[in-house]
Amino acid sequence: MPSRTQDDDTTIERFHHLAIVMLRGMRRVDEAAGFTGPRASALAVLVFGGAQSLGDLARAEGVKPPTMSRLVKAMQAEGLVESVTAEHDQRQVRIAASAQGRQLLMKGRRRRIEALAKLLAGATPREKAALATVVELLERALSGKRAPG
Amino acid sequence: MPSRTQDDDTTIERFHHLAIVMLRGMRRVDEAAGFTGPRASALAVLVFGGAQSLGDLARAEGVKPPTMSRLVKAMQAEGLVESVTAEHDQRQVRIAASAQGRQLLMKGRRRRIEALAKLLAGATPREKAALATVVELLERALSGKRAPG
DNA sequence: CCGATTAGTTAGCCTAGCTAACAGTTAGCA
DNA sequence: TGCTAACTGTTAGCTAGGCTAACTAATCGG
Repeated sequence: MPSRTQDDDTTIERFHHLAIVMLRGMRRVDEAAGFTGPRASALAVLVFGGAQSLGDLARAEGVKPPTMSRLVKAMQAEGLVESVTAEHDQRQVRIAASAQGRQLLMKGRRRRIEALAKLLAGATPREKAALATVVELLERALSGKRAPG
Repeated sequence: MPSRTQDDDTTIERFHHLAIVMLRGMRRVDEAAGFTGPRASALAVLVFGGAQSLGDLARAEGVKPPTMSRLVKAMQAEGLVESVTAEHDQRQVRIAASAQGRQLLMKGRRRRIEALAKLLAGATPREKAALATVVELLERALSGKRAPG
């Protein structure tokens, strides 16, 4: 990293802390909407990314298979996802969002967006643009390289 | 919210998802450095904000007193913080970072910054500026209003 | 056809949230 | 003065989500 300044470091550290605080708040919103963050997140992958195997889903979310296995099991018990063994490989479990799951995701999404939008209500157009830029930066950075560590 | 566009909503939702994924990665870094995210975060408050009561610390971190009580207890067992009852009010517990705690925090901080900086290595100057802007925006938004929900 | 690899699950552990119920301390007021 | 109310933390007990280790079942390659 050739040109990293002290300011960059400070920003990074503050960003990390802010992410923690923000997500703690979001967790409450998610729970009020009917489910938890990781489930919402996994469900979103299924809704927007289509049905996929448990392992792929785990990788997409950056967790280990046992963790995803439990998340899926819980969501399945609530009727949010459906899972069938893949026909071409009987080991794999193909997981898909159910209609109910889709519906709940959208509802939670609305609530989460409302909460975050309320939080960011005072943002100027310049700040909004900055947020969009950061989102693109992070997406680029996080795609592929699952864990930064 | 007068002028919120569809794009804003999409950005917000993506930002939420990215925050989750990023923090999962950071958690691994923190653990490798010797402690967990919430502990690092609370310790940072103590190091940079000075000694304070458990309740204040809990409020600063946006968690309930029992949660902070346990975090403090764990850090105390590891020698990272010291706690004494306040002289002016025997109910209160005054918590301060120990020298060892300060040291570990700085070490973890360095590692976390390294990891995030590596993740953001491809950022352009414009993107770095955007990140700084977003950090300021979030700090402004999150200060005071503990939980957005 | 049998061993090695791969996909998921189960068991068991940890951290971190929460609420409810409790103990101790302070403050206020009759 | 003394009693009650309010406040500060802690303990107990629950849930969720993360992990590793160890297992089962299926596929693949010699």
